[in-house]
Amino acid sequence: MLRTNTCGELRIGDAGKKVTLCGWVQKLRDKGGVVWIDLRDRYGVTQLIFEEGQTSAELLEVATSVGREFVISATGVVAERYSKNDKIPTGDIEIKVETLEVLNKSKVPPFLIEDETDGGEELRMKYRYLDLRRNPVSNKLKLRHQMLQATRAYLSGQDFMEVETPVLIKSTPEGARDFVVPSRVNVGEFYALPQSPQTFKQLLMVSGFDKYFQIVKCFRDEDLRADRQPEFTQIDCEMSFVTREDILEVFEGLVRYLFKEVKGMEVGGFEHMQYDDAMRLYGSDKPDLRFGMQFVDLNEQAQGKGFNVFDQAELVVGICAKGCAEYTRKQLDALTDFVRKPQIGAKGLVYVKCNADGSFKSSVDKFYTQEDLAQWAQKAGAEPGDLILVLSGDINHTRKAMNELRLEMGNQLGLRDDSVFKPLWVLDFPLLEWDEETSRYHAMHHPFTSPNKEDIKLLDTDPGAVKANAYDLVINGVEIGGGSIRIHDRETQALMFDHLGFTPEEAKAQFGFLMDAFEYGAPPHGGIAFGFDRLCALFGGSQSIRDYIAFPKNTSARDVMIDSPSPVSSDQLKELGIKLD
RNA sequence: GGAGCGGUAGUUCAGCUGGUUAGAAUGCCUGCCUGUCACGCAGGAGGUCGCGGGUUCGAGUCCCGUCCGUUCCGCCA
Repeated sequence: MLRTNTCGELRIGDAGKKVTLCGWVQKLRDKGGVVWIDLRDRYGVTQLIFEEGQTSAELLEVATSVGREFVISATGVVAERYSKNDKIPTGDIEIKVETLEVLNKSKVPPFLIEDETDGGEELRMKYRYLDLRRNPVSNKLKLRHQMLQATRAYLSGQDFMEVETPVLIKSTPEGARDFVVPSRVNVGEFYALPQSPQTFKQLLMVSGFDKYFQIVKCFRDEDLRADRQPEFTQIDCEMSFVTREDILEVFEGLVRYLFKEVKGMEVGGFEHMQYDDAMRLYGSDKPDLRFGMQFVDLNEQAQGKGFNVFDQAELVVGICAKGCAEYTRKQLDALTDFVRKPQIGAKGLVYVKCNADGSFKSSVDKFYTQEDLAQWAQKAGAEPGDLILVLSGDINHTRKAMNELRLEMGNQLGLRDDSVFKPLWVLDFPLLEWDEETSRYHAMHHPFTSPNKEDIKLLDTDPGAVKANAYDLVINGVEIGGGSIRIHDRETQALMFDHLGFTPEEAKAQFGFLMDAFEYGAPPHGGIAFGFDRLCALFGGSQSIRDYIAFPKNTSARDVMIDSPSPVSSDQLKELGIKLD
């Protein structure tokens, strides 16, 4: 070993010991007669000292010549400091250096390698290996490491077996765009990278591995977001001979275990909510339950009073913002601008101020009496001092816009606290979703999801009303995981493909292997997959998953550090039988 | 594919209704300093104002186009 200790472990009790430390020069402070170097590794920072009179002139010369991020090895004696630093764990001691070796030089780094850096996102990604030297960043990967270990410990402890499934698989048109990989051996043919190991884990159930999990990379060639990367990690799980409730119980257990092990937290009971209720009360299939502000249907109260906008609306919906009656004109205008942004798309915003004296002031006073508004307030549960915000229009758009407004108000009122966690199971999703573009239904979850038994008869008459045996885990408004009880017989699976617009031939070509397998004793089964990067970000209190990935891609799906993707040589293309335009 | 915001020193940013030599902080370099730890003090170097075009006597600033970054919408079974 080149070192006897790390830069984070020496304490006052080690005084007098001769040690050798290795690390990076974080900072050099030359006070004239005394020189200090802060030496950093991933365990901490230890101060080295060189002193005129006690340190040889040659050594002082070397010490003052090192620059930031030089890699050095220093040997010396641990000594108690004259003036201590209570801000760092090693602040009571320093190393009186006797020999110092420069193991490697460093160019001046393009940004400060300190907790508070001056580097912007773009630059830090280009020099990600330097960014990862910073504690706040490496701590996030440490959290990820703990999450990985705890996940394996829990699932393995519950008799789940981790099985690896192939990465070079087969492209299918359903779902997200595939990343495709050309085959040299089979010229003109392509593999696809898995969007998830879905079919493989179901085949493992047929094989009798009744509890499977895998922490696995998945790939989707879609546009990126702060919480979406083209390659991401799932905790992928499947179980046989279970009901939906069994699955919810086991994986609620996993999430509780992670909170306990990694954050030392006991989280409250996981709420259960019907998809329909989530949409009705929060306008979202992933409501943030850290605060209330539920939607209130005001159709009955607001319609028929001569206000055309409301009278013609399919839905008039309000939320009550506690204590916001004092909002200024400027603040209300800002909220109006917010809902009118193209991404949100509301035409306008109606407000009702519930004044402290019991009167009401609204933006639609022309059409409504004080008694009318009192009814709104009663329906919305608004008290004097509160503000009611109302949107109207067709049901889907209005709910969506109100969801955004609710979240914005939650932000403004500080109701979305990073340190509070409200897990929620959303249940009974629709099986199918109408796609305007292709004018057909597609599977809301995926085509292997089983319909609720009692709804199967509706498949022919009212496909949109069929509920699926599917569930999502939502925490603080973030979709953390989703799964379903699967179809496990050939007939139902064929029926499903039929309703999704597959011809029998297409179904056979793409998923024949699965339907064949179902004919050899497939057990009833179901499972779930968690977005592991999102779970880490949530635990770390961050919106963006990028910080929790060692080498992430930017919003153009590029790795700016290695500069990929990149062209390949014409020889490579020729070998693969690929011609570019 | 669409919308918003951004691109000025190594870095993070300021730069007003267009006006003479484009600033600050930090980093970097040099010198001084024996208890610093955001060390301090003095001095210095450092700029294709993303790129292209236009308006103007004059453009970092206004207009058009374009590239890049980022957030969101679409998309993500």
